[in-house]
Amino acid sequence: MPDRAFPEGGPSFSPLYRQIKALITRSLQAGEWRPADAIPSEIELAARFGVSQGTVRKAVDELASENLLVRRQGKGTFVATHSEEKVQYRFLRLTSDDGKPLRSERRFIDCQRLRAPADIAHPLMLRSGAPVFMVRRLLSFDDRPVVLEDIWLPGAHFKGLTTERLTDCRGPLYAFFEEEFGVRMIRAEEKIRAVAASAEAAQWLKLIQGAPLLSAERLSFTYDDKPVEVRRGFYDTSFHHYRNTLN
Amino acid sequence: MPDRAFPEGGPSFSPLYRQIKALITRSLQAGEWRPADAIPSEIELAARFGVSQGTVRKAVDELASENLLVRRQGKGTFVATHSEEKVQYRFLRLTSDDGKPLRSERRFIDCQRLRAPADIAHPLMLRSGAPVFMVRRLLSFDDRPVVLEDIWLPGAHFKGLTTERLTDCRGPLYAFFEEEFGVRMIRAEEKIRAVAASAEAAQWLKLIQGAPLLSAERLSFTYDDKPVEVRRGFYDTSFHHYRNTLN
DNA sequence: GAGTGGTCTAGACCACTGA
DNA sequence: CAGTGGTCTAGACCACTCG
Repeated sequence: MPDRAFPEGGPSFSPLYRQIKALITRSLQAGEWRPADAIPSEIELAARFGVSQGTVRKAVDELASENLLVRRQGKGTFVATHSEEKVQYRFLRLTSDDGKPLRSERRFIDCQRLRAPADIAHPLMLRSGAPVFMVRRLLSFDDRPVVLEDIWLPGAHFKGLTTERLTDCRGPLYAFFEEEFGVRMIRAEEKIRAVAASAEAAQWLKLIQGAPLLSAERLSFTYDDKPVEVRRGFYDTSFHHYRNTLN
Repeated sequence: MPDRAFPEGGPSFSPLYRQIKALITRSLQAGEWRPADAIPSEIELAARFGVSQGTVRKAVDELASENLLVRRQGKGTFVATHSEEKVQYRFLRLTSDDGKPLRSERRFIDCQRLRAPADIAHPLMLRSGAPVFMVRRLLSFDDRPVVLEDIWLPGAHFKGLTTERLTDCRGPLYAFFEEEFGVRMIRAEEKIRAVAASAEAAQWLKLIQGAPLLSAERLSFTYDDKPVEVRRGFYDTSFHHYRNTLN
């Protein structure tokens, strides 16, 4: 049975279900259950942790609402995965103006191993000059180039990444990262701006230089809010828009 | 005790707590409890609806997570209001690049009663030509004009709206709408693009024509997902950005 | 101390899945 | 049919607020 003690400076009270939640998260992080696997049933977990089913339930509820677990009535609770998502692009909020589904195509332009410039190293919590991978790719929707993005990944977690392996990858990129490198993206933060297209961006997106582009700078996190990806994307919003819901 | 029957085509099963939730929502909508008021305690609600406290709790939990109610331990559960929010702009996701708080100032440029053009009437579910109010305003942060927006409101719900009344209003605009017109904004959807500044927008925002601007088209909803506001904003993102969190 | 929301339990039963 | 998650109950106790 977990202890209710808390460290100096922490919250004044940590309910049991949060401690259970932390234990389950630790098992997820440690890979005790693989992506897409079923985790033990609520009754089993309750026995294992020495608490009631209701307490386990509340812990699992929160993890499910954070998209770390997926509940399926009658079947069990499963470790979430990027592989079997309905949407190809989990974090890309771009939609066609006419609402039709996007027939998408992607092309990897480049993949290099280099030393992190300061403005990449800093958000990734690396030292300047640390090894990183830089992937550049172009997404086209209905044969129109729409998204040009640079993806920066810490070298330590993505050893052996090459353009070839990226090109061979079929499903979502995040599923590839999850399977090949054991890095699971949980959540992300974006900063969005309007900018004028550089000569290079204009060329790839088949626009004139200076055309307005949406700039999205994304920082993605894995367990423990550890940053593991920086993305800098330019979106041509002539026929598409970035959608958002405010609550 | 509510009935579990469900209408043709609805979900195959409607749990009790969702029916309770619907009943509470109806009372909120009907104004049985005013904004910022405390609603009855969980025990009272349980007695009133003839269910257990746990069932009421689950209903209230969902309403709190949708920002319709606010729970305060030891005090009670309160009807959410736009008046006492920490943030001045509930739905404006604009942040200064340096992260410092924004000293903001707003100026109402115009307020007219006119007939809705088709592209405004349609999202508001009005007929083309229906009376609407159009409010134009300019927001400045640290003495720099950053946001120019047109706000469109259905005439039927905002009778008597004038520039004067808007200028006199101190707190958030949505608090003003809530208090003066009984229209409470619950959630919103936005479509975001990069566009080139028009001559008019450039003038207000002190930019050159053609400068890249973020365009945000917002549709806000009140109870029952009824649309009651269209906003078209242009944001100068030279020193600010639109932030978003992806889950 | 009384009243509120917050946690935890134990047990019953329901809805759904798949063998 | 057994096993899973989902709902609902009744009751106990805890944490917090305020008079």
